[in-house]
Amino acid sequence: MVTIADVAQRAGVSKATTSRALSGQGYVAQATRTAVQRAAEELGYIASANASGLATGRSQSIAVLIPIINRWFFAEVLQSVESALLAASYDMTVYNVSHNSANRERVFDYFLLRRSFDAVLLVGVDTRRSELDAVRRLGVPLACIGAPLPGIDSYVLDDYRTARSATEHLVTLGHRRISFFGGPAGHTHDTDPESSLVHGERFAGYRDAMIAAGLDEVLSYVPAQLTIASGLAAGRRRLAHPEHPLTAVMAESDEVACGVLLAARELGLDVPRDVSVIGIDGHDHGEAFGLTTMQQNPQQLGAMAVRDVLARIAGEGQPLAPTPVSAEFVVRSSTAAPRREDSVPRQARLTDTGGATRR
Amino acid sequence: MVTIADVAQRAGVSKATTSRALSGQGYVAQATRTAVQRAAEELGYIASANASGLATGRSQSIAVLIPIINRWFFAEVLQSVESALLAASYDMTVYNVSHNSANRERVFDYFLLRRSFDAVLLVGVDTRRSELDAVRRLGVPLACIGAPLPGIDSYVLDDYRTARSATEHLVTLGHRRISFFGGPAGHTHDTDPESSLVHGERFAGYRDAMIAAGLDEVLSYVPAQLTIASGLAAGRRRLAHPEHPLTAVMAESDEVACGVLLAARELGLDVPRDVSVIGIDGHDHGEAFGLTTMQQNPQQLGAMAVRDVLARIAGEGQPLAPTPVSAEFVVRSSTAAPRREDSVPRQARLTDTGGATRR
DNA sequence: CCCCCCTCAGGAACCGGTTCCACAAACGCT
DNA sequence: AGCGTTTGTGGAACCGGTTCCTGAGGGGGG
Repeated sequence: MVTIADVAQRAGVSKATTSRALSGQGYVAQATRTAVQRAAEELGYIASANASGLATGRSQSIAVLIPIINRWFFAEVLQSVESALLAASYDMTVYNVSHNSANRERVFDYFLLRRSFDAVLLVGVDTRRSELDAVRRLGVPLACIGAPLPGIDSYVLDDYRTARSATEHLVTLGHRRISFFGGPAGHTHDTDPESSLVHGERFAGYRDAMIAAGLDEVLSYVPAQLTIASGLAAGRRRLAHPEHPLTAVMAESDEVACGVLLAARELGLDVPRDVSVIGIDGHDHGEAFGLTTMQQNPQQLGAMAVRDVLARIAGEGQPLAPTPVSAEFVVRSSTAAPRREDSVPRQARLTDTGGATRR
Repeated sequence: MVTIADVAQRAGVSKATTSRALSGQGYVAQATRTAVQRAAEELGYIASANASGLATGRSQSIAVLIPIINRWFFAEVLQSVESALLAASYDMTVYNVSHNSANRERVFDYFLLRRSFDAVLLVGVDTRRSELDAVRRLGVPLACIGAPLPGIDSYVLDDYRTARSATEHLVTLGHRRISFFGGPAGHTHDTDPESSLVHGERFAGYRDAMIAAGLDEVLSYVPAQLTIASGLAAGRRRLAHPEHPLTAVMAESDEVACGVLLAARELGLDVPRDVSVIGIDGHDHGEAFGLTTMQQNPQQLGAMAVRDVLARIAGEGQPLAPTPVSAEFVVRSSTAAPRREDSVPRQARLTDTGGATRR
């Protein structure tokens, strides 16, 4: 391995000058600098990150904490973060801190400490108070992606508005019996008040849109994990129910929505004539399924978060609180107006009092 | 930050002894060792990876090269690799070396060199000769996952056998007009003879099974990228073709297979009565789609590869060449015997000569 | 009883960079 | 010409560990 001493010798200068010449810090005569650079080039010199990190305290690498890798949103974020970091000559070290991962604890009290990361990115975190404190104590720039955390720059979709818009789309088409398929069952840390709010926000958006449309009587919620399989299972159960038919499904994620679409086809229901389905995310599969959705851009979130922490590492104070980004409405073939007879409100059937009373 | 000198002082011994006591190397009296450990514990001491790496040359971190993150197989591998590494106190640094990534070149001639990785994992590589040489020159243990590379321990599915078995399943059910949906179009490095062979292997397995069954006359190949969207598009084109109907599709991947299933439903074809579909992979979505498939286990591959390189880092010479693992046959509802009239060989219709001549 | 070997511990060198500080030369100004 | 400032360079300390080497003490064997 060629060291800085080799370069120094070849260029006929000292280690100190060599270091300055290559890093661009301090006074170095132009001629000397060129000579050093040429020597380094010829020897194929590459500064050891270990040595340089030890001396400066900056490691040129950042840690990414992520609860799961094999899921659309997270993989997209990871991809864009990696790309943005490499472009700035930073390494990306990934820690999977899933809810039940065996190594989770050690990430916070060992791995993050032994290597001095220049920043930490929290992707879709589901962090306990103590863990969050441990990360804060590192004293390096932090940013989170996908789920907001108090006091930390958060790059997130505006889940509430997005879910509300999606629901309003269905309402506008004339739907009344719209059900929400999704979390939060089993998705949050029971013990942690600060855990991810995504599920709650999306449901809240749905709920408020329904209430605003005077449909609070028909608010309904079908539990589903955020996977196709779970969406399918939920769809089978709910769509087959002859007593309380739905005309539309507001799915918490595109994966759930795709599952519901599969269930509908299985049951011989025509989409969108018998049932409309809208999702949230902009998952790759959406197009193949003809799914109408609110499309977010995880890659953009990742890139923005990286830009943020990099700027703060460089010392450019950036106190601005990032604002939630909004999703893009993508209309495909899974939503349409309900069949004629279904667009008439059916509260009479569903309640004893009759009429559209608001509570 | 608390250093080893702090611990030494508190325990009343020298840095040297402290280091030995904590690392377990060399002679240390039991009493001293306990005292040092207690001091370290009380101070919350964690050795700096930078300093330790600089001194020993071992960095306790390994690099993972992967062409894409957001795809089932790769994400699964990444997840298992991360988990196995953390269990052994190694960090995982991820480099995305996709075909057209802007940073690809710098990964091989800069990033891999500046940090001294203890091993490199190549996942589904698509490596040029020069790049491979660069990796080899690192002089650290290597392993590849998902696609074999000459002279490197490879943890891969036996693609040929798997595809052949899948095809044989269809043949056994009585299918004759079976088409292969998949690569390699646009998937290999045109300039590189050593690039990934996955696509070719799977096609070869299909081809040989067909030939062995005397069906070489009806060999056919429908190009598709390995995505649902591409499988859907290919399915639409091919399944709608009234002149040359298929009774079965052998898809190169589950994602393609799922796309084909969507196409079939769109076209009003009954699966499996009108057309059977089999995939390869064991993708999460397979279950929701009722897809019959050859299920491989990427997590297992990742774990095995990590065990391999870790053992070699530890100096346990392990010259054994890993053997390709085989997939598990999972029967679901997308395959069945063809309709009666279709199970009769139709070579007469497809060739001028009539009869089942073998070329 | 003497000698050798094994155990234990510390000083110091070392890993490969960065940076502080001292010093010299060149430059600009009055 | 004299002096302060800017520019350029090198020696040496330092970052925080690990390891070599030396030496002291203790135990066992001849």
